[in-house]
Amino acid sequence: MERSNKKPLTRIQKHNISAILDAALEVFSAHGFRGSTLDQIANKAGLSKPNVLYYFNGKEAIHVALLSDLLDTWLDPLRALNPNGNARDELLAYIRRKLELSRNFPRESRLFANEIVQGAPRIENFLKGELRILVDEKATVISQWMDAGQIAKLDPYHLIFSIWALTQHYSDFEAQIKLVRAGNITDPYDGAQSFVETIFDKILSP
Amino acid sequence: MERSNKKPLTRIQKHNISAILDAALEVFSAHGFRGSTLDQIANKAGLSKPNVLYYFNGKEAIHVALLSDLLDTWLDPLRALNPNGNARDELLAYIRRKLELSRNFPRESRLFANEIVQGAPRIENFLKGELRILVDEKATVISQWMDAGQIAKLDPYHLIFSIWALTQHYSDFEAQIKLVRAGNITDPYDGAQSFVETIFDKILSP
DNA sequence: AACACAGTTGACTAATCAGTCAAGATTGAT
DNA sequence: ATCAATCTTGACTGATTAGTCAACTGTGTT
Repeated sequence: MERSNKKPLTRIQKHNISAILDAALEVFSAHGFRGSTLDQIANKAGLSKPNVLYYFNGKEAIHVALLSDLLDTWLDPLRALNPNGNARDELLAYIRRKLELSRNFPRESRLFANEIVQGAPRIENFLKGELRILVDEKATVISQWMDAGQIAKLDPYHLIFSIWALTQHYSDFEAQIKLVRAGNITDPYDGAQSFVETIFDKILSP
Repeated sequence: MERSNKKPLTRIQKHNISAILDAALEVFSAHGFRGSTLDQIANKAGLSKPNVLYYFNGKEAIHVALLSDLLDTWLDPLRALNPNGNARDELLAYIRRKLELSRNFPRESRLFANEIVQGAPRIENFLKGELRILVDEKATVISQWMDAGQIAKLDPYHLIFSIWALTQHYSDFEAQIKLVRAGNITDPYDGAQSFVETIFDKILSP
């Protein structure tokens, strides 16, 4: 059936749609799009496969729904960077928000990572549209902070990329970190926040 | 047929095996294991599918061959870290070698990234065996350098992870970087080396 | 209670894909 | 030139999987 064009959602619709999306996030983020099957998703959601297809027009449609939800919130931390605030405080707050996002939404982060590693076939428009515009805008802000001597002079784009790299690494490469540190009982995020903040504090010092 | 147990390889074998591995690297790194088909690989290698299966015992065997080749060279840069050298020089040289590896072998890097993002199902033993031992050993070396006051005191494991994160980001998330910077004619690696070296120089300063 | 509509599913279909096989083509050592 | 080993492939098979469909059940409104 066509979803998301008429208005009122029944109790059952709300429940099942969110069960499907949650199951799909679990499955897609762990196995990638092609590595996931509708049966896996249906199973995890506690529904039959035809019933899943009653709520979504196909496998692709579920994937698209997940990505749109995700991209919508993905920009928020960067968007919140305030040009009128203190440079170092703003950047450190951004880093903290980004790391929180990775810690609290690792499945979303890996869904995104899967897309990008495989060439971003489904989110090209987002990357070269919305994201690009926002990054250009914030890179300009960062440049002005650098010119004003508030923080060290660096390439603002590479600075943003380095924040992405470091924060997402903890969720996207969680398997590696966990296995390399096996035995040491530590959670991958243990020490991550203070480490990341410490090094960016050093990086940004003029 | 059984490969790699008898000795002499014919001219044709050498040629076709390397054509298959090269094609498979291209395909697997772009679409992941389940997202790739033998037909794609055969096509790209310029061979028929049964002919590909004449040289390798199956899709999985090709993938395993690629990963073993890769893991073998993946450790080299870290292995080369010399405990008797100067701390900062050694670490900066390691960072340079790792970035070179990402720049020169982006497909291998993405093959590895695909594995890790999806939970490292096929290389678990490598990660918690060889890699873990090497990382523990080098973390100890780095700790000693820190204790001796040669470089800033930081968590040596997080330091190593941060080097991996920053260097691999340029190959693994190349699609994102390229699309975000579209228009600016720059190669993703432009400025990456000097940026990464600059920030680690700051990070390591006592 | 009755009825319209929302929700559900077993049993299918068609497509895709890994892997097989037997028969044929090519190669190189003598 | 011969021939045995190597190499190659068209035409299959069987498994998996996205998606369909017609018939069934549950729900809530009057």
